[in-house]
Amino acid sequence: MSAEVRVRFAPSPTGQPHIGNIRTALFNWLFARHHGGKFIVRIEDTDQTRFVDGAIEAILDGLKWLNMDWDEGPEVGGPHAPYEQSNRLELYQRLSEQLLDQGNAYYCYCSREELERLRRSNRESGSYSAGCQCRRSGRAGAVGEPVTDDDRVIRFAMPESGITRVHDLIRGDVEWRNELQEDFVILKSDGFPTYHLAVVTDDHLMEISHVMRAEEWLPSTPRHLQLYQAFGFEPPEFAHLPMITGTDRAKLSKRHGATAIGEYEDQGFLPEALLNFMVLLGWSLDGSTEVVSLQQIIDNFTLDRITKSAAIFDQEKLLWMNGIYIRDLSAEGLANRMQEYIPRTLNAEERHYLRGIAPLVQERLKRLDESDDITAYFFGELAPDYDPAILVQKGMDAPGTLAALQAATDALNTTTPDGDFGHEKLESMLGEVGANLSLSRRQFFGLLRTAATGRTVSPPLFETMEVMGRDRVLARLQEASRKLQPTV
RNA sequence: GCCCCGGUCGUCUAGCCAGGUCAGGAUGCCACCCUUUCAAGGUGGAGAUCAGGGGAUCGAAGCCCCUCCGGGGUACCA
Repeated sequence: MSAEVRVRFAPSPTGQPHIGNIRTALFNWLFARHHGGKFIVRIEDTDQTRFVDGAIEAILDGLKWLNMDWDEGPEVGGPHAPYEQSNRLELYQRLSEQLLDQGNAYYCYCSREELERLRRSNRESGSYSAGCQCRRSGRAGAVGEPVTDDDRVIRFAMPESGITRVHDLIRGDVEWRNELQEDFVILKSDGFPTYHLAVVTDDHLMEISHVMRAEEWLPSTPRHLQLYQAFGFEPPEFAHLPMITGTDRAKLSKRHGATAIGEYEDQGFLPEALLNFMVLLGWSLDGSTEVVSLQQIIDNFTLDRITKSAAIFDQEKLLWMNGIYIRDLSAEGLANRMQEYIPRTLNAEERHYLRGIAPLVQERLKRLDESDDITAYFFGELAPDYDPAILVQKGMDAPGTLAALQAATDALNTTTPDGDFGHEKLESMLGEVGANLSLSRRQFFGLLRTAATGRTVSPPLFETMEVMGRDRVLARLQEASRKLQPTV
């Protein structure tokens, strides 16, 4: 094996990168980092009709978001530039000519109708006759003729017998009978190469040591191997990764809901959580450890621990893991991340306030996009409007609730001037008030919670009050009394 | 149709290559504990005759054969 490990992620800019694409990138990146090799990004934009504007940026953004840096490729350049196949056309055309000269390829003038008829009859007869008539017709291009022409393509002439075998690093030996392989197009009539020619050309030129790609590419491997042989290039190692599917076990596509990597960022998933979760789809450290640090992953990322079977992307488990990573953040770190999901701009004072709120909501957050809602009632002098009916606890009535509210307000006013408004003090003091009213903790604290936050669910009451501060809490208790007044 | 890959709790997986503990862990679900709500945490439970069937073996999830099911490919798409 050659000394340096060089792997690549070669996406087509045909849309938003989805989980499957990114997972493939991740495995390549991890493999490179594990071996101290190079990770290369190459843009496979050989289909002009499917090119989507902004797709390249979306792909690169996805890699950056997950902190996967590349050693060669767009933006960073490298010794094998350019890294966009559309800028390497002469290369493919020159190599096509070489194959033509060697007799390994030929011009094909068949129309789509002719080809369809040919394939249909092959299927019906059950036998396969390789290639179209062009292969034997002698209508080869004259020497010196341009390789591109509007109505002809160049096809690779597959051997008519023998076997092509690949030793896949994940699947073991896989072989195909050459006579069953079709003469595939290598250069389209518009002068662009097909995937097969381009990938072999560039993987060789860029000195790729291991081709790690999704399993859907396994059937085209014999074509690539034959190209390597025809060119006299030494083929790289191959490793076909298990696919990630939707819940129906079918290949990921638009109809599977949220699959684009950008959507996960929008929904408030932490990149480190998504990365940890994704690597577990097809790879495991030891079968029992689920939360694994990036360094641990890199240190232990070997091909022999990669699964063969496809995996369903389970959103529920991702959610769980995201919660783990959220709880692992420092208060400062969490506050900073939350801020990005709060639409309005916070001033310095509010940012400091949020820093205090963060620890309270930390273990209640599963996704960062809940940040705005879960902190909403902390801001503002008064709580967001709510139905006064929710102030009245089970087993209580409006007058009783009003009286309890008043007792709490009095206690807060008399016993906490501007000194201790800590949660422990609040708990002992208000606990006593509730007891004197012979209310259960559930009742008394429940109504105080609602009065203070406008909600029936919140972080622990006294810590919430402490963070909110005396003035805000008092204002809200008064507001609660006011709201309740008319109903009495 | 043809070619190729795969098949262990609902889901992600360990174990398979170098046969021999009640097939382990996690998630999700249920229950209980903790508890001022919601979470988080703790404990326990249900959940897989290892796709099915043969075979060699004292012994198979593991090795061999057949079948079934699922997926991928079968484009001048990648």
